[in-house]
Amino acid sequence: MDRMERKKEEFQSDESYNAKEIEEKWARVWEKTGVYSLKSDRSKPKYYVLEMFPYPSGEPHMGHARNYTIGDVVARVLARKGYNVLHPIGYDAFGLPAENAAIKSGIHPKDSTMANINKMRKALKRMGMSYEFADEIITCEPDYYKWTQWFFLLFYKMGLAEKKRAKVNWCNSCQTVLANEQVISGRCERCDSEVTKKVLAQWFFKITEYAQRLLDDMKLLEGGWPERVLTIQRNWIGRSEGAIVNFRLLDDSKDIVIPIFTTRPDTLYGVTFFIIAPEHPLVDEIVKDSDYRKEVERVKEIILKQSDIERSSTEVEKIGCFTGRYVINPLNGEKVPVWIANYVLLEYGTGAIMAVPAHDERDFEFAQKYNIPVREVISPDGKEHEKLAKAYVDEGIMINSGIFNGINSVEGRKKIVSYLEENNLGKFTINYKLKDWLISRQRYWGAPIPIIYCDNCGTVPVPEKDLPVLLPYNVDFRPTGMSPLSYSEEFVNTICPECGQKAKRETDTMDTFVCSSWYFLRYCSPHYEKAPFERSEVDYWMPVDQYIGGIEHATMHLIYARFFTKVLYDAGLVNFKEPFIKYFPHGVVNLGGQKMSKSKGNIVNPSQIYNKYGADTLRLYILFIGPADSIVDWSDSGVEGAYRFLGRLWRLVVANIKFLQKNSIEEKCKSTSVVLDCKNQFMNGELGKLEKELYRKLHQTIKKVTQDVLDRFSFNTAISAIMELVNLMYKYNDTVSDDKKNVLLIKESTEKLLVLLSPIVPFITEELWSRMGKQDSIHRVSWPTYDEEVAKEELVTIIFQVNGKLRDKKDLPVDMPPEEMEKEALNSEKVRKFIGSREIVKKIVVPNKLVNIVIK
RNA sequence: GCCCGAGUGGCGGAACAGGUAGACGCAACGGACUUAAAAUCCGUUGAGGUUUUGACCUCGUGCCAGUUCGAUUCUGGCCUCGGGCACCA
Repeated sequence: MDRMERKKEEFQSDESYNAKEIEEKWARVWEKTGVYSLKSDRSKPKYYVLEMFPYPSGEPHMGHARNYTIGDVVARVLARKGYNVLHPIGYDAFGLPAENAAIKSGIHPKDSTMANINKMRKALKRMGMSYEFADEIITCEPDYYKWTQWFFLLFYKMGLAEKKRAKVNWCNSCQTVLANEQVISGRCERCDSEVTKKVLAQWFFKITEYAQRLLDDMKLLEGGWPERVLTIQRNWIGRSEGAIVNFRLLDDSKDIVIPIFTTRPDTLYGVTFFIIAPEHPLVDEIVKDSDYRKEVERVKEIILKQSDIERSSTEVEKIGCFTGRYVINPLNGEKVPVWIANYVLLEYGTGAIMAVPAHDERDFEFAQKYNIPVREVISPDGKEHEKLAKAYVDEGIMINSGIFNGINSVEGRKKIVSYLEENNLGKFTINYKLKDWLISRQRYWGAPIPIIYCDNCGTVPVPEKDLPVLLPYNVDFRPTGMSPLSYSEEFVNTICPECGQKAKRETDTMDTFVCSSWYFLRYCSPHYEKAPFERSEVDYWMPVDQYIGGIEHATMHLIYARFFTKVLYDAGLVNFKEPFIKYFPHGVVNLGGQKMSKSKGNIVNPSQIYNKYGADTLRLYILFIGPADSIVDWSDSGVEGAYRFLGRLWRLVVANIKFLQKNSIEEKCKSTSVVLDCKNQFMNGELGKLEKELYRKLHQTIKKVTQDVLDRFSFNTAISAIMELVNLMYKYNDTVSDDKKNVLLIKESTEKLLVLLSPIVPFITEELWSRMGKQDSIHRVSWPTYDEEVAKEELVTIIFQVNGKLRDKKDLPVDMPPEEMEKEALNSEKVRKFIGSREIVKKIVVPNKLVNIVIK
């Protein structure tokens, strides 16, 4: 063949890998044949694979691509392994970005959201994601948020939803309140601007009532959830054990008791002063008619001017002042001066503390500044120390503690609590840092809270039959700090369902995290009209077997969804306590060491990659880039590498197809009498050295890929194993001439290679599969199995060490008896050289691994 | 400050029960093909040294110790980075 002809052939379209063409083609075919769905039938075991659903912001970003590719591969492999797989998709469609964009652009949030959902869906299909597209859910549709509202009413009935006045987080940029979970180190989770405090009446879900169960049920998640995520949640819930101790105010006329919370009741004898939070309601009472009033008010004013962030920072100087009053230490009857100070917060514990400067760093610092006495009551060695240079916060032996002297502080803690309880002076208490979940939002684009306020009847829940409370379309939703719905006459004005009089609707909408706290249940019966979900479907599919999504939701969505599930369990609506059995947090994709962000202009969109190289390259690269749970940096040359591999795969398979066409198995079969099967050939020793190596590699690869994907979520190593197989197949093709090639081996290895790759790169494998003459989709072929006998090496490289250092190695039969291994090692010239004339002290033989000769 | 997690070539990473450190890929270099380039294929690639050119030796997984015949892996201490909590009593 001359050069021109060869060139011509290379340029023929069916010869070279054209990602765009084949991907568009197969997307069309799959749409028609329903290959996207992984549901099969209920005779098979079920498996529910779920990725956190997206907020429809337009086209998916790289984080989405990573999240969904991981989920897609897992879901596809499980389906091929014979599971009935639920792998749904939907859109978390309420939320601020659409509303903010609307304020700028004038496009209604509903319209932009729906347009974005269409973009998103198109992109997901373009990337080859195997979702139940017919069962999508969209949280901003009335047939979904009707049930979000239904759940609100359920919580209300159960006494778990309440409106209360509280000091709440206020984001001035978003013009709404925020839940505690949505404030990240003093800043708004969404817009990053500083969060201030306001006292407002707001709706809360009482998640605090579930604090202990959220902790206890973590034992159901151990093994399925990464420990670090559970640790984050534990920290967030912030359980601490201690005691409430009642201090009586020294007062002739009134009997005022101020309780405090402490985790160190064993230090009660060390109390030398007492602090109440400056905004504590008792402060005014205490200083009334007192000479100290003016000074206390002055200091209080200074403290209240400090922002919450300032005040809760350890950097800020501690300030406070004496109130002129005293409390009585219930244990020893001592008179203790009462102070106010900026480091005592009203929100935590009881808003007042007993101060023990000898054993608390903060109290120590304060005492030093204001010359308050320090009394040591816990000593590391049981002796009293002249002057403490700093607070001793560890355990020790109790001193200066009356009848408790000489007792270990851990023991003393229990004894003092018992004493307090017996004498009605206090009690054992558990405190949590977790706060109730604030779900009201003063914004338009959310599910309206289904509550009516009536002058006669008070707060009245909207009757179930009147749901959904529809979100009106025509509303002026410019943020004013008031809910936009309050300006909508048609929305606000209603009739009280109880007395029929004119009444007004609640105008706040719900936090979108409420919508996402139950969506995984809706997926089980997305079109059900009688209830949020059909019980039998939820019983069948739930809980989610594998959940995948970003760890940034550890203290938000993931804790809310767990809470919701427990409430539904208590209501008898579900029979499981935890929604997600296993959770895998994928890492983020950075660019240039920084988070991709529009403002920084360092963004690579999935569409750029699939438009240039194809979706298969995108998927392959995003899995190969590094361990799925680690933060990775985007690399353009890495993408090139992935693309190159697909080209290499393409050429290999196309060449093998050609070869197989020329050398049909039927032809070969005529020449032998035995049934031809590669495994038989292998077992019968009919394969040549390289053939045997290739066949073994094939089985080893099946084993490794299966385990890496399903047991370890280790996609990068699974792919590298497949690359090794491809390299070996190339080597075989290059080394062995066509007339000597094993037809069966080529056929089997090519087919299985494609099947192994098909969940990762669904398009190219489908195309090559069809080119092999297959009628059915590769995505319906069952997952290959491996044979341990074949996968097992017959030779292993045994390491010969002298004094732990590698000196020689030799390929020896697997499972060689230790004595023989030892003999082999001692026969090695190199080993003998290193031993020389020295005495052998010890010989260590590890079967199938090594021999180590220890010499003096 | 407290609690987690991680530190391995020029780079991303592998080594999944304490046993060959650097799989696979990127980048770089050399070669083949080509008039040339691209693409492709093959090879080399941790550092240092010895060298009869076949190979051989020493060091090397953040740092310092320890346990062990043997440590990237286990233990203790330290350093750096990332994350969580944080005047939380």
